[in-house]
Amino acid sequence: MITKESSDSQIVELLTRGVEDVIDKANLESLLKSKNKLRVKLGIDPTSPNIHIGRAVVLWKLRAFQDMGHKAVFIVGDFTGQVGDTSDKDSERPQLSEKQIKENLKTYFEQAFKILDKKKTEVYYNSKWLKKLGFLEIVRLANLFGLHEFISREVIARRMKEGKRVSFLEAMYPLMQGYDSVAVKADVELGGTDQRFNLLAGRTIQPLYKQASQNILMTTLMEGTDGRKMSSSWGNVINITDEPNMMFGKVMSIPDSLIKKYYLLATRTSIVEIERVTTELANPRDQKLLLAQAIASLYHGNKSAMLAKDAFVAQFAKGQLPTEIQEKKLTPGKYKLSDLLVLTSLVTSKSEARRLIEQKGIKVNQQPAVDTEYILDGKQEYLLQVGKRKFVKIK
RNA sequence: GGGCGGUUCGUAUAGCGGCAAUUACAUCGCGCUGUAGACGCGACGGCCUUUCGGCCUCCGGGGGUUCGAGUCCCUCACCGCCCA
Repeated sequence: MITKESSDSQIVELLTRGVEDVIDKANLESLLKSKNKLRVKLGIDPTSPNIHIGRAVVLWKLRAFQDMGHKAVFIVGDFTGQVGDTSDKDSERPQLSEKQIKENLKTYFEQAFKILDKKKTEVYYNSKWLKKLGFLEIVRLANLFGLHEFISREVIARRMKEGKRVSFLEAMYPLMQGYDSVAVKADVELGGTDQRFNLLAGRTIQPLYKQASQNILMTTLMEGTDGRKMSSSWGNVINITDEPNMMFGKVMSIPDSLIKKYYLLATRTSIVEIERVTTELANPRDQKLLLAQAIASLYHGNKSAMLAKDAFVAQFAKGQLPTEIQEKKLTPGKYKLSDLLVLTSLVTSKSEARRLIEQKGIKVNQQPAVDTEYILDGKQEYLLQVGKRKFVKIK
């Protein structure tokens, strides 16, 4: 959907929904109203092969710019990724090898273009220009920044206080990101709030190259399913490539307090509709069912989202068996229950199997198993179940 | 280059020489329910037909002292801080 002229209300939503801060707001607003086609930059470092819905917030924002007729400029930080950014980390980031970066990128585009309009996106690799920068040029850039600004950044200050190492290299990261803005002549740059410092660097550097300072739009950081910061290393992420059922279940597990935030940041549901759902439905669970469906349909389509919802309700609300259960074939013979559980990789060790049996966590044909030494012959079918979520059918 | 400190479960931590090793978070199971949420309880190295038991492996690597070593000594590796 492209409109030649963006309506005022569209602009308002663009500048506020899921947005934490805009610099310089007045300037950006008048640019948006002027019908100029803006170059909107988004840089990503290929540090992980998966895009989660938190990372997707900024991609959807870029998509919104595209839908209003602006140009998306997507920068792959193949160079900066090798260096490692520390904006949102408590420690230095591992520097990625070229090989890892290539590996990560393979699936990255496929995922990003589930969100972005490919035809209206320019893609660049920042090694193209950063690799060639000479020392003199770097010195000119470095001269624009004071070290005190860098060390007073919250994360950096904390690490220094805690006695952790802060490398010289890290201080140079903003220079690189800022130079990217020059290279692509960015009018606007998008990023998370954790990127504030790096985003501002572009504004500082561009005038040196006779360019107007870019505007900055910072999107809100999204909490993970457990309410903490969404981070792959904490396992609280919802990846956009997650299977519909998985995606649905993960959304259902978020704290009630995050429902509205998820709705605003992770769906394209209209604000009016969100308002309606969150006020009219009294039970947060029902709100979440709709939310989960909205998110799943964004990446898997309406039909899959519906099916995921039905499966979820059947399995968890009504306690029915899942429709699809993994099957394993065994050679006929006698098996001890604990051995069988290990054999089917439902558990990783016999000790674990024994513990689970003691805690009534194992069911055979829907009946709790009581005895570790329970013997099954491999002749008939059995349904093994661990907890509420792991099933295997033995044939 | 000099001085000091660190390296223990996925992460962060505790550990006067008797330890399969503390606590928190995460994880897993059970109960309850409104869901895989919240709350409560429990488990969280492996193997064993003696299971309020037995055996094996484990605290950065190597060596030593000792009946006995995360715990003491030496050494190597890595990391950090301060001084230059």
